[in-house]
Amino acid sequence: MSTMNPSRLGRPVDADRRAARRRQIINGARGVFARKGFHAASTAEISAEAGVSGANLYQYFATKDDLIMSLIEENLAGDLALIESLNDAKSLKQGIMSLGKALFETPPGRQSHALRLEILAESFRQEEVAATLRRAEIRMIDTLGAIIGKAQVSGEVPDEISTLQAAATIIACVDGFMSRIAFTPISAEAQLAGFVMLITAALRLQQS
Amino acid sequence: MSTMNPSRLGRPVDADRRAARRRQIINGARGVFARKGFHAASTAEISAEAGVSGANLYQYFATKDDLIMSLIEENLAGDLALIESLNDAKSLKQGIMSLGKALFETPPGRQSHALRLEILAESFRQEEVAATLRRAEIRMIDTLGAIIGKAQVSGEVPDEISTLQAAATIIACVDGFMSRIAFTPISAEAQLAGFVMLITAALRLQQS
Amino acid sequence: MSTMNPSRLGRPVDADRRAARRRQIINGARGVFARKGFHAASTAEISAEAGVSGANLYQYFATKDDLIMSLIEENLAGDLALIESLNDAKSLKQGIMSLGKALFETPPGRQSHALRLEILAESFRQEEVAATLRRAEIRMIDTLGAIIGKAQVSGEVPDEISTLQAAATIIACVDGFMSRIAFTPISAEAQLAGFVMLITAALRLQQS
Amino acid sequence: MSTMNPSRLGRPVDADRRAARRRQIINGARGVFARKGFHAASTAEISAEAGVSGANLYQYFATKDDLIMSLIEENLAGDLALIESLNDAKSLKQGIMSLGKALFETPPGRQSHALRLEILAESFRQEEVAATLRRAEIRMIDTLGAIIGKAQVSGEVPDEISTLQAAATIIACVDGFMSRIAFTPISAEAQLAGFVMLITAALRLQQS
DNA sequence: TATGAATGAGGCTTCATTCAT
DNA sequence: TATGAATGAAGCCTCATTCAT
Repeated sequence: MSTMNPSRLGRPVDADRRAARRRQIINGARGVFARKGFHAASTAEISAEAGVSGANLYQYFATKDDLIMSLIEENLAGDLALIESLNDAKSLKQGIMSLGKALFETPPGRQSHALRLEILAESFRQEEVAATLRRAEIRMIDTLGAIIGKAQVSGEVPDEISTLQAAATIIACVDGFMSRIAFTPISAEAQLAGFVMLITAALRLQQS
Repeated sequence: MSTMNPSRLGRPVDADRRAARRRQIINGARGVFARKGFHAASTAEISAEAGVSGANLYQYFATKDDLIMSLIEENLAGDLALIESLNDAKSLKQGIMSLGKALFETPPGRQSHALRLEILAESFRQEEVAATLRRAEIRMIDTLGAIIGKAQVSGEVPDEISTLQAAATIIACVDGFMSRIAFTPISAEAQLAGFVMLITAALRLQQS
Repeated sequence: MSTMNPSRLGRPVDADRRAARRRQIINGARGVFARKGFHAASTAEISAEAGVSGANLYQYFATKDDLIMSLIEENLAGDLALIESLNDAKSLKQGIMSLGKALFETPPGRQSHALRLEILAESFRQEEVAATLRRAEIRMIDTLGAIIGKAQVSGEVPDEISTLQAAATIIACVDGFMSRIAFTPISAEAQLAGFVMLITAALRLQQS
Repeated sequence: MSTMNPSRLGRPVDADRRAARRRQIINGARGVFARKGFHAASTAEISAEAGVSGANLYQYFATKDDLIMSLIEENLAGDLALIESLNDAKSLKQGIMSLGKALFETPPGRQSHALRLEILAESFRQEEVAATLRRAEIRMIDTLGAIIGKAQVSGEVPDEISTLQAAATIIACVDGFMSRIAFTPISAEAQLAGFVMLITAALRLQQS
C-alpha cells in the first residue's frame, strides 16, 4: 500500500538540522527548568526560550516528560564527562582540587547545580528517573574508581582503600556541598577547605 | 501552655483547635509534597489527604505558597531538633553513629528525605526559601558546633579543629548521602561505612 | 483521620440545585451537539450556551465523554417515554398517526432528529454507545410490543402477527424516515402517507 | 478515456496517476472516517492510512472539508449504482431480496453503513451536504421509480401504486434498518423478514 | 510532485482561589 | 468555622494547514 519512495521524492531528512534543533530546545529547557523546576516550567516558556513554536517542540519530543528524561540523560552524560576529565590532570589531587574550585564558583555553576538538585529530587518521585540515575551513578563510580586505581598504581593513593567505596563517597560529598550553594552562610574558601579535607581523608592522601 | 485555665480565658480551646487543624493540614501536605513535589501537588489532593475541605485550607494558610513556607519552617525545626538530640548521646561519636544509622533506614526516612531534597531544590528558585534555609543552616551549624565544642572539652575531639567548620562539613555530608538514597547502588552498610569514615575524619576522631 | 461532621458543618448539599444545574448543562449541550455533532462541539461552546463557566462543567461531568453518555441516556429515556405515550391514545392507529405527524413537523423536531442520528452514528464507533443503545432498543421493542399486544386483545390488530417483530420493524421505520428529514425532496404529506402505509402493513391494520 | 493514445497527448499518464492517487487518498479516508467519524478523524491519520505524506493530501484536496465532500459524492454514486444493479435481477422482488440480504451481512457492510450514517448525520449540520444528499436522493428515487415502473409493465407490481412514492419509501426503509445494525438485538434473519415484509407491502407484491 | 518541518489556533482539563451558605 | 459551588487563568497537547526543499 505504501508508495513511499526513499530515493528522490520529497524533502530529504537533514539529520544535522534535526539534531541542532533538538539541542536548541533542550538548551532552552535547561534554562527554564533550572529557574522554575520541572513541574513549574511550562512548555510555552520553554519553547519561547528556545526560539521555537510551542507546537514544534512536539516534533522532537513526544511529551514534556520525554523532554525531561532526555535532558536528564544529557546532563548525566555531562557529569560523567566531568569525572572523566580527571584523567587529564597531573595528579588525582590536582584534578579533584580543580573540580572543587569550579564547584564553588557561583555564577557559572548555579544553573547546573539547580538542575542537578532538581534531578535528584525527581528521583524520589519517578522510578524511571531513579533507574536512570542509578545507571549513571554506577558508571560514575566505576569511572572514578578506575581513576583512583590508577592513582594507586602511581603511588598517590594507598593500596588498602577500596576504590569503589572511595569513589562513591566522594561523589556523595560533591552533591552534599553542591546542594547548599544557594544558601550556605559559609564562604567559598571555607567550603573548599572542608571539601578538600574530606576528599583527602577519603583517599588517605598526605595532608598538604 | 494554653490549657492552664479554661475558665479564665475566652477561647483557649479554639486556639488549640486551630493549632491542631493547622498541623493536620501540614501533615497532609507533607505526604503529598513528598510524593509529588511542591508544584505538582494540588491543594485539592492535600486537603483530601488531610481530611479537610479544599476551602478550609485557606482559613489556615493564606496561599499555597504560605503553606509551603510553613511546612518548610516546621521541617527545618525538626532537623534542628535532630541535631539537638545529640546532646542526649553518651558520646558525640555514638550520637552521630545513631543518626547515621537512622539516615540509611530506607522506609521511615524516605518521605522526609524526599521533602528535604525538595526544599533544597526550591532554595535555588525562591530567594525567600534560600533565606529561610540560610537562617536554619546557621542555627544548625551553631548548635552542632557547640556540641562539638563540648566534645572538645571532654577530650573526645581534638582542640585544634574549627568547631563551626567541622559542623558545616558534617551537615553537608549528611545531605550528600541523603540525596542519593532513592537510587544508590551502594548497600546501606557501605553507605554507613563511608559516612562514618568522613565524620571521623572531619572530627579527627580515633579510628574505631 | 477524617474530621467530616455531616451534621451541621459547612454548606449543606442542595440536591435540587445540583440537579437543575446538571439539566441546564445537558440542555446547553443538546443544542450545541445537535448543531455541530459530538466531536466538533467544544466544551467552551457548550458551557457558554448553558450559561456556565467552562470549569464548572467539570463539577457535574467528569469528562466530555461522560457528558455525551449522560445526554445519550437522557435522550433515549425520552424516546422511550414517547413510545409509552401511545398508551394514552384512543387506538393504536390513532397514536401512531399522531406520532408520525409530530415526526414530520420540521421545526420542533429538527434538533432532536439531528441528535438521534448523531447517536446512531456514534453507535458504530464506541462499543459503549452501542451497548447503551442496545439496552434502550430492547426496552423500546418490549414496550411497543406490549402496546401492540393490548391492541390485539382489543381486536385492533390481528392475533397472528409477532408483536416484537412488528415493534422492531416500526421503530426501524421511524428512524428511516427521520434520517432524511434534512434533505428529502418529498413533501411532509407524502412522507406521512408512506409512513402510515408501512405501519398499516406491519400491523396488518385495515386500510383507512 | 485517458488511455487512448499515450503518444499523442502530453501527459495522460500523469492524469491517470493523479486520479489514482486521489482514489488512494479517498480510500484511506473512507476507513478512518468510518472508524472515527468526520470530525474526530485527523488528516494525519488519513494520510498515514493512505500511505501518503500529510502535506501531499493538499495537492489533491483543497481542504479537509473538500475531501469529505468528495468522499460523500463518491459514496452516493456508489449507492446509486447499487440501485441500478437492480436492473440486472430476474425480477424486482429477487433483486430487492438480494440487496436486503447483503444489507444484513455484518462484516462487509459495517464500514459502509457507518459512513452512510455519518453522512446522513452531517446533512443536519452542513447545508451543502444536505443539498448534495438531496440531489442524490432525487436520482435514487427516480432510478428506483423507473425500475418499479418496468416491474409494473411486466405485471410484477400493480399499476395503481405511485412509483416515486414507493421508491422513496423503500429507500427510507433501507436506511432505517441500516441505522441500527451496530446495536440491534434482532437477529439478521428476523431483520430480513421485517424488511421483506415492508417492501412487499410498499410494492403490494403477492405474499411469498 | 512529494515530503519533512513549522506553526497559530484551539481543545480538554486542572488548578488555586473566592464566594455563598 | 467549615463546606459546596464557582471560575479565570493556565497547561499540555493536537490539528489543519502552509512553507521549504
